[in-house]
Amino acid sequence: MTAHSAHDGLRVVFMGTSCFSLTSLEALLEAGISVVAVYAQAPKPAGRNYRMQKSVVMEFAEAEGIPVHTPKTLRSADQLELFRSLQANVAVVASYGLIVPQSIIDVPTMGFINVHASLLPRWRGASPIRSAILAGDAKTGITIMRMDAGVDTGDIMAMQSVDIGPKVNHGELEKRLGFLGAEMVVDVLSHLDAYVAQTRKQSEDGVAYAPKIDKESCRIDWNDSAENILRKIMAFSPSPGAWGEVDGIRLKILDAEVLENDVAVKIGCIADGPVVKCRQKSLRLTLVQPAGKNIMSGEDFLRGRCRLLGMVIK
RNA sequence: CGCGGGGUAGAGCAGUCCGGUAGCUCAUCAGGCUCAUAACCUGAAGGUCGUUGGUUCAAAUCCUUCCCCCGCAA
Repeated sequence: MTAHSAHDGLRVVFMGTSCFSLTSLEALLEAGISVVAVYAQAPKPAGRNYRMQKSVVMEFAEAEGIPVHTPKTLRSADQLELFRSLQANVAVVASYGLIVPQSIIDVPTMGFINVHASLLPRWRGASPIRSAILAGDAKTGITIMRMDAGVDTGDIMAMQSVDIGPKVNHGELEKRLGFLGAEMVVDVLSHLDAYVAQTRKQSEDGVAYAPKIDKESCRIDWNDSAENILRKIMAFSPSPGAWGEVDGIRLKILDAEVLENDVAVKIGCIADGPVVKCRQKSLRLTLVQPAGKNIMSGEDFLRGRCRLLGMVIK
């Protein structure tokens, strides 16, 4: 590290909450960039017994001794005042989860920079990675943009794509994109003037919004092709997990493989393997988790539960 | 005090209600069969039944203490 890096003099405020954002925060610190404050979503009661849980970003920032702010909203005069007092000249946002009002965006001289996990304008919104997998996209990537008041509508500073492998799950892809985003955001901050100069507007074509996911959208409809179901499994693996219900128990399916040769049973019916018949082709369940149990292989799952053979997953 | 499931051999489970020899399916090892095999046959090894205390002639099982894992919900 040279004594006078290109990012000398930057005072960065970081805003993020998830593991995806944490990777970027870590990279900023590692690059010697001065992060003067961190914003993360407020701890909320979560998990068993409703214990208050801090986000990973908050935990990390506290451990690093960086001041952490966890407002429930940024739309207040107090928050604007607080943000001004930080005297940041640039802010980095990565899957923060709160809307940043224009009044705050206007504060830093170099503006707000957002790390988004898709090839914008495709998959603006909250779950870009899942959406890309669900749609069967061949590739996705990271876009670094100048944030504006819209949802992921800002001008693009940098973009890099990665291939979505034939069988990559959300967890793996998120991790990969997290590293790429971290690398890119460090590079952008290190050569800010150059990136600002090449900023361009988003295309009007190919706009797509990533829908919010809920429990029911994670449920598997076996009356679909094996390929589509597999995408769904991958998009929700390892968390929250695509699921079905057999014999009164909830079963998450975390990994599977398409079998070309059809098994001659009803749709949704479990055959040895375990193999489940879909509308087209079949799926062999390779990694599952019954409610209340640990994650196990499909074979293990069936081992002590032979009675499930021939039953239908709903 | 949010609701609920679970901890029994390396793995997945049954047995618990109603106390009485520790079981099943796999994996492992040995032998056999086979041109051959992840197939088949025979046999073996492998458990302080999560922990503490109690009840009992006798506890995986009933009562009790604590620990750990997980699903839902948020």
